[in-house]
Amino acid sequence: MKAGTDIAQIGSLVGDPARANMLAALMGGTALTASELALEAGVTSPTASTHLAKLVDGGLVRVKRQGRHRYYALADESVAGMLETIMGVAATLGPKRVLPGPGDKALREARLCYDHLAGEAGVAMLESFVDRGFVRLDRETAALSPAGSRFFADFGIDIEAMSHKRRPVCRICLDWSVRRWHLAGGLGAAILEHMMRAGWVRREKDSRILRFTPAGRREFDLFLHQ
Amino acid sequence: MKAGTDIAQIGSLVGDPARANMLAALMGGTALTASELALEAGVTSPTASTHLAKLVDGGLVRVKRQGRHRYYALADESVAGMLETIMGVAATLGPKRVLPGPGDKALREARLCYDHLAGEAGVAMLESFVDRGFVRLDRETAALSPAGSRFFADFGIDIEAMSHKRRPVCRICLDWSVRRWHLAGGLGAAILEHMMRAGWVRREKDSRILRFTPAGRREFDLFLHQ
DNA sequence: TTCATAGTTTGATATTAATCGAACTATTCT
DNA sequence: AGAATAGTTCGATTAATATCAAACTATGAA
Repeated sequence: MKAGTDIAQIGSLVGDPARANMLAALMGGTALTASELALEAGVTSPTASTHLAKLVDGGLVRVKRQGRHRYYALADESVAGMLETIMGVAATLGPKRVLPGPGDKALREARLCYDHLAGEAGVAMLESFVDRGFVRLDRETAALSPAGSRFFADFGIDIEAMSHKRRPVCRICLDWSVRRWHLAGGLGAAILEHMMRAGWVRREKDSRILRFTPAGRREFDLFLHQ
Repeated sequence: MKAGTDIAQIGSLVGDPARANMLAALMGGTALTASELALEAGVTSPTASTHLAKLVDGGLVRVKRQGRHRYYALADESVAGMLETIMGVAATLGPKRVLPGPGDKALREARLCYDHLAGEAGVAMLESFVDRGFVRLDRETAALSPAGSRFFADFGIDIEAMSHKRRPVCRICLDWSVRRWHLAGGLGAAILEHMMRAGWVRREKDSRILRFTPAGRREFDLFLHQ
């Protein structure tokens, strides 16, 4: 069967522990260098190099040279979405579930998914936008309403400029921890960027976990309920 | 990292060509015996047997004994959704795309996704339900409106009984061919069952392709636009 | 009971691919 | 230019696993 070979190719890329760890690290959204990824995966740089070459060749990862560094990142939002989905399946129906560690609660609460907010907080945020009519989840992925455009423009996000980019403004992504959606796309990324810059959340070192500062939590709640 | 090992486990299950072909075959929704799957994957029965054991052990596939046969099926709708997502990534960003064969157009048009309708037809159907207010895509996956309940009850689907089952009535699933959603869940399955029984579509032999009969196409269009 | 079919288990083989040290290229810093 | 750092390529080794033939178990049919 043709369909089989296609998914096998991707599966085998994801199926190696070293590569899987690299991909998981890249879910954090920031581009990482080859050596950082080697460390993350627990392998030497030569091995990391071959793995990265395979990931790039397979289209899951893209690389950008910058001086003597090479920054690796997930190729695409859709790759991030796929990895989230796989994590979701692993979380629900793994036979011998990895026992939920202390970090798991925080991960479920708020985390990075590529470059936007995921977890309870991300799901709550999208829900609030939908409730207030800013985002409509009808047909084709998701759409920003006129009211939403105004709201986010007031908030300081340049929707106009964003809508001229190739990347879609609104996209949604299935959350593995909760089985709901959160907001991705250009808008999702811009909002998270704002949250980081305003100091609402801080990224935990070497992890995808996002921690709200006390003041940030209040601001965020206001942002959702005003 | 913990997250990595989880996804690696699933990845490696999907990553073997023989297993991937089996999974692809099981996307057709009908449970298949070990020998049928061996044939599908192009391996002997002992090999198939070990592969199937791994898939079951990994939680991706479940098995039901029936006399001297063992019927294998995907464990869960979420597994089917994951496979669709992987296919989607393979389709969009594969470096050397497998050239689209003659079957691909038909696949994109209408196909089985586990036990419900996918492809252009599936996407159009969900879109129509949303437009007419039968299904609301707000928060948590998707919800059936009162009007929708009446509509489907008139259509001959016992929503009342369905809502008491464990399986959610409405769920949506990302379509790999079109990048939109189609309807899954108990309702999605029931509608397809109706379509099959009423002879609107016929399943192509040994494939996921669904072909509309001329009359069936008319009925279906009516169903969407009445 | 006997035969046939469905499927698994065992054991041996072969292939694949992950791994690392060492050598090599390229870029930056002094 | 020379030294240091980032990263890749090469070659050899090792570990994992897919594969099948043959033997075995279980169910159904004659």
